[in-house]
Amino acid sequence: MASKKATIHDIAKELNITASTVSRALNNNPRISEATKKAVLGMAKDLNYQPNNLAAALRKGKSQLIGIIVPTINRSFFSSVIRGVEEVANKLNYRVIVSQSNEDVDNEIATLNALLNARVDGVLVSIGKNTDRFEHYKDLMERGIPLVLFDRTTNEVGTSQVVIDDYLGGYLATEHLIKQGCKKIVHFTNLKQVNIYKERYRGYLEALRDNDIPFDESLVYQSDMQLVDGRNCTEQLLASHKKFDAIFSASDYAAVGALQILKENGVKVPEDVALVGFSNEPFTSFTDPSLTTVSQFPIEMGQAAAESFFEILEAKKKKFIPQKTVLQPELIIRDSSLKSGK
Amino acid sequence: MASKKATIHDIAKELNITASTVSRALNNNPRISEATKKAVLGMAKDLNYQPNNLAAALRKGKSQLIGIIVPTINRSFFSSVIRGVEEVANKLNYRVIVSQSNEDVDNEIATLNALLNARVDGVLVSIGKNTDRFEHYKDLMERGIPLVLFDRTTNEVGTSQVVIDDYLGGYLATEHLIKQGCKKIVHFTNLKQVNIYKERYRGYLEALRDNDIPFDESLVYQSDMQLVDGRNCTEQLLASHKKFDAIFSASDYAAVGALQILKENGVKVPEDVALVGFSNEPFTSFTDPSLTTVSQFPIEMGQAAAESFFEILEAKKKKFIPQKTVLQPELIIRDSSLKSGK
DNA sequence: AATATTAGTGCAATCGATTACATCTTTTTT
DNA sequence: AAAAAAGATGTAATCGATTGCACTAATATT
Repeated sequence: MASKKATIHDIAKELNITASTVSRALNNNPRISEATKKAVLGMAKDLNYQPNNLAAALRKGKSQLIGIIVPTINRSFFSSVIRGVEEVANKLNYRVIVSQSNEDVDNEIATLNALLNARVDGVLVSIGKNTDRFEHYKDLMERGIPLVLFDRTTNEVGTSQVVIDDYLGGYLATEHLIKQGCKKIVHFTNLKQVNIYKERYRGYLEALRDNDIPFDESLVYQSDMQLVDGRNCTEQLLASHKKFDAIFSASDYAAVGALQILKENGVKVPEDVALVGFSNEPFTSFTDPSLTTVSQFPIEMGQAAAESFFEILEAKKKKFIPQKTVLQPELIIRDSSLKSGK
Repeated sequence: MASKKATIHDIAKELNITASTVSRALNNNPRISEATKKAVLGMAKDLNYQPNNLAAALRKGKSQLIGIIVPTINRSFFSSVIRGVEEVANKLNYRVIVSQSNEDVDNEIATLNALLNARVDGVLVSIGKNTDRFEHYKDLMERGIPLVLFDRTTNEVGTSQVVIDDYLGGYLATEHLIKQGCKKIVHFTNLKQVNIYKERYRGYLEALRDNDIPFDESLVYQSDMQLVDGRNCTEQLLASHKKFDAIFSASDYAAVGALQILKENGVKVPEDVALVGFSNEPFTSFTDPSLTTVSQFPIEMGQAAAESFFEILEAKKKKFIPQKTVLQPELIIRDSSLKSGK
């Protein structure tokens, strides 16, 4: 039974036809008679034929593979995006190769090259936090390899992007806090290359302005936005003895860090300090109090990114104008910010 | 600049040598002179040569790709396993293709075939919860394609497996509850094909026996073990008016569901009912109270699975005896089970 | 009935890298 | 100095599927 893998040549030999006819039959080419197609399909099944995509890919110059680069895969947001990409890609008979950059530029470049050597038909990337060089992406563009940036994007590379309206997210979060009566709203952010935090910050500023709340720069804390950073910033904040009645953290992780320190210091959330995070990480509904946050619809983002990718792929021959897809975020109001509700 | 991609033939032409020499030089073949190697490497860089792995894969019959099938990628446990696999695989110059079965057998088979068509060199799989057919995996074995099962495994297929000692995990969790003084310990489980829950259940039973606590079958609840199932089971449990002082849920999700219902009904955790979950999902440290659970070391599991895979690959020529790697779980004690501590 | 179409297949080159075998130099051995 | 060995490179087939072009036979057109 376990003879070597069958090829189209084996099928051809059995049926006394040529491999080209078999190939056409398998691809449902209209120039092949129904009878032959039936025979080929039957024999393919009999011989347990499995097409060798490598060979086809080599010949056609298309591997049916998409590369994805994310900073880390085991973060709910990113793995959900990947899930979304996969759903769309698989339907179109594409497979997804996943790679992690670990927030390191050199790693990002190395991993990108590895994907290219594997001959992926294109790449979807969420840029590392510390990435400050973009030549490798510009190269891609020049070589005509489809590239879509999502979430952590940059405008330095003229390609399609999929983001949520981070500005709006920041605005909604801040506005919500203001409506809860907060006036001294601390903001945790990270104003590096990547756009997302800048945008959330912009939303924060705008909401303050629209509501005539004076902006106090000393209430803005910059960090790496991990849980530990949230802890550190909050400790500094408390130590500074500044007055504040809310924290809008542009990351859920930092928000949880803040929550921990606040609780440890007997500061009541939301009574003393209202708290809002960003991303709707799964754990945010399980904290005590549950964390108000902004949903980024990661699965939808993945789907949109994949669709964007296939648009580039299809438009390939003609000139293609990069699209920027902006998804609407949604404020998820939970207990950590509800001063009035309780 | 953006001429067509350079091949070894282009390099050969430039240097007035043949492609075979270039190929050997690039592969650091000892039969090629140092001078030629240097020249080839230099020209490769000049021409911005990127090897076409597809062509090499076709010729060598090895794609340097590993397929992974998980029920769903956006679950911390699975994405962390994938992370572990990737770390090991990338070091050995392999790439990882990720696919999801969505807990559906047919999907699992389809996705497996897709991976095989992409000519992966082997497959790592965590079996879907409802999978009750294993022919597709047996086929793989017969065809000599390396297969490693992890976490959700079965003994029906004679291949290498990587699991944690679920029995021990179940035992540790139950024993811990007993030490906290609990005597009527409810167990949430799912006794289907897949081994893991059976093993945890066995640990539960054994711990009871070793501590002379009578086993009460009516305290065992079976479900799909999602959050909602945990809620349902707990509601039933409360409605039944059975006496119980602890719940050991073989899933963190169901445990959180239980926690929610208990709190909603004014049952205090851990005072009235101690609670232990399983998996150490990230959210377990953020619940109120924080959830005692069992860590499965998913990244380590991924690394072990990858190593197991490469062992099979290397031993390919000789006969290979499937290995079962058993990782030790660790009980993470948090507040939800600490009656004494507080 | 002669010519033009159309349907259905075959031929052979091709994608890019690898590799068994052959060939040609040099160098070493005796 | 002739024979043997080692060193360096070339030749050509190969992996499996695809596809432009050619070809035959059957059908349609005038």
